[in-house]
Amino acid sequence: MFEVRLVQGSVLKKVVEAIRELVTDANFDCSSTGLSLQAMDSSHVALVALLLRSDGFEHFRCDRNVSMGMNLANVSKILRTAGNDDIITLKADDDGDVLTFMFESPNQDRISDIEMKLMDIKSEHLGIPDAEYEAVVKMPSQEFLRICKDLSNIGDTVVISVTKEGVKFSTRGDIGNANIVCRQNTTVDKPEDSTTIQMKEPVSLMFALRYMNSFTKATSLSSSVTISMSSDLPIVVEYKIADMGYLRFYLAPKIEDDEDQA
Amino acid sequence: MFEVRLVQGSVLKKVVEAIRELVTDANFDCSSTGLSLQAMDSSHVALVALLLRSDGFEHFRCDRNVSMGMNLANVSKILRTAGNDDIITLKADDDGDVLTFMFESPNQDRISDIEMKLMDIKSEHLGIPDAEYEAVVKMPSQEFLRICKDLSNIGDTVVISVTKEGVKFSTRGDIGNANIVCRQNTTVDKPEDSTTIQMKEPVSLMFALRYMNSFTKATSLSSSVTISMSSDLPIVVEYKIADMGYLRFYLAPKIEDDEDQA
DNA sequence: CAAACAGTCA
DNA sequence: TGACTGTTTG
Repeated sequence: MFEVRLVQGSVLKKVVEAIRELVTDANFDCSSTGLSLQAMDSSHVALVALLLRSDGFEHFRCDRNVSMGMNLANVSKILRTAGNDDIITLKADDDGDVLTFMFESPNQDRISDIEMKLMDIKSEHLGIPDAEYEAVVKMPSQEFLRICKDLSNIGDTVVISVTKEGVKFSTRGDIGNANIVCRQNTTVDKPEDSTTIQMKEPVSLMFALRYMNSFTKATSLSSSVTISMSSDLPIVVEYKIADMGYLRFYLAPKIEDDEDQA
Repeated sequence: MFEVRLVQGSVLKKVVEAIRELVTDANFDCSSTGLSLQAMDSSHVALVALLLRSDGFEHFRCDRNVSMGMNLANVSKILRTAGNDDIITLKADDDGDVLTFMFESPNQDRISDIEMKLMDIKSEHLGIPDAEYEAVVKMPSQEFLRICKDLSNIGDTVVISVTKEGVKFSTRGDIGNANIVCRQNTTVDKPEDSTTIQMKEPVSLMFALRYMNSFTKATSLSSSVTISMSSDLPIVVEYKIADMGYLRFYLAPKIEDDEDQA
């Protein structure tokens, strides 16, 4: 028996909208700890990791561990029929190959239930070591969104360089070259608007902007984003989900071309 | 001589926008009683019935009964040139094959008149008996719109079931099955937000969502919609037009497949 | 948070 | 040309 109840149903809607561009099918793994998902994007370049801890739900019952395979486009279609304020309940029998979504409007006037057939997806669960990163940048998620969007108008890749001065996002394209530098600033009124940098070692890595832009689909989940980098390790772009967990994206760096200075 | 003046011209704009998807050409029938229209949709499955009573107009003169055939796409084009607050006057000579639209902006700054050639359309006027329906549901038109839209993301048909518990909208599709239940609630502050059910007999009928979605184009005409059903009779979806009449849609039920319970 | 608008895509 | 999506406003 699996049954969980989430008063803030919009969280689930946002999570699915954030990862559906990257991942078409995925297993949602449920245990007494909570609900988690780990999946490679369709071209096996990026990795998505979601955790929603059981204590973030109003009700969480999961008698035994289950892995529920879903097509995210279908999940999205179903969740779009839920209001943003709806309470969402997910239910499945132990042997069930069906997941039931229940949506209750805030005033209980309208209750919908939608059954969705589950799929068998071979899971490729990778252990992700909890590395110590050489540089960790926390910045407003909106600002990161804006930077990735702006830079992708110029070029296809971004070099993220962290020094003690700040974090620099650079791209090169036919139009020209662009650099955006964000300095550390903790003096801002609201902590979520601050940019903080923890650095053991200067790091500079290059990534495909296409994936970065996909990651920023999660912007509405959190007002800040945390970017962790070490030489030769995948970057981690993390959006915390208040009181529940996180949505993390991993992406391997591109080898920097020894480009001639134009 | 035919000349009518409608201060709230937006009503006419909304009516035409609501039926143009369903009906391409139609006769507007004018008599001293008012202005009415009755037409089958192009695939002869649904029926549209409009009534605008003469007393809803500021001025209504219709010396003898006339039937004015119009292409609704053309009417729509003409009405789109009118402002939403414009006063609309329609004029035709008795022998005329021309209808004149006159639009006056609220402050009289701008007055346009557009002549449109009328067409000869063979009318197929069906008498619609004023049946007593086994179940009549009144609900917010926005909610009905939302339900039809949501369900059509899952399946092609909707089963509408009225019981004393409430009204249930169900569909089945490849993704899964969906049910939305609306309970009766008259306790809401605003009467237009209430859902009321009058039921002599439980009724359950199936309809094509494609037509339902067309009907909901009339949503802006009224804050509530009335759905009347009897076994084996066409459903009636009615949007009342304040102080003037109604726009009604009729649709025959589909024969429910004897589907095996999966 | 829902409705209206505008701009884009098919 | 119409439908849809995303944005903006109430």
